[in-house]
Amino acid sequence: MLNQSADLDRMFHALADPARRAMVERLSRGPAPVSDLARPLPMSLPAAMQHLGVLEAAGLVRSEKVGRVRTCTLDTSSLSRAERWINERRIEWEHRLDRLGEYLKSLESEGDRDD
Amino acid sequence: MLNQSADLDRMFHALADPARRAMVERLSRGPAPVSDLARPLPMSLPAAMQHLGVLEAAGLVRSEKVGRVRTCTLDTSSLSRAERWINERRIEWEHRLDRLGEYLKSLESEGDRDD
DNA sequence: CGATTGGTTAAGCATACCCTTAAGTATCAC
DNA sequence: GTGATACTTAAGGGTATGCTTAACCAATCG
Repeated sequence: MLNQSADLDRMFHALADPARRAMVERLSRGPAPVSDLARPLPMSLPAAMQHLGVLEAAGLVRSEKVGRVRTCTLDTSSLSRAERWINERRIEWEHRLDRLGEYLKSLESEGDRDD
Repeated sequence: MLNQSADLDRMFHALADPARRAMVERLSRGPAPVSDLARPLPMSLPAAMQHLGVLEAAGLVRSEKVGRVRTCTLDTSSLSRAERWINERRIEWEHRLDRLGEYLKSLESEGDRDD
């Protein structure tokens, strides 16, 4: 759990590029070799490889080479961590709104009694 | 809904920085003026302002100036969109694993009959 | 009023990011 | 072995990012 902030840095950064998100989308439908991931992208193969490197460094993708083909798979556990971070902030915000609502309601009741 | 990819670019990019996430965390507990957001950060005020600009451009934060103080609030709707994108990919992946499990199970049953 | 507080703009700079082309390695097909 | 396939590495370049300091409003305070 050491320095999970840097982990989140890498994960969100990895997701902040359309080419890398396209790769993640493709991989969410199942494992794929590098060339399959690169083919739809409007860039050279080395460029696609670099994106893949970013995804792997972020822990979003794992890959294994067999023969001359490297097969990539999605690692959803790290995806979950990014999701959880966002969710926790959103929930915190909603709780706060709830508490605010309760408070306003209590003021209203006070007003009923006072008035 | 035009060009929502660029929206996701901006959102994930905005979240990919610890200073900006710290601001979001602070704002999830309620609105705050610029100086409150900047104070805990290890950087100059103009630097913090630039981060705030990134968060606003991403639609994650709204702000309004009254007198000489600008009050910032979290906009969770855009936060939800980032969350949803991640969730959809993760769910797709899990469905695929489920289907794969079903398939393997059916093979097993075939095996039982064949054996 | 003049000083302070809270924010903003401008300019500059080091580094990181994303892409390219060129060249190299390792497998597989014949 | 020769050629094609599937990556991989290396080098370089344009642009974006993240920070700095200095200077500049505009509300408030005394």
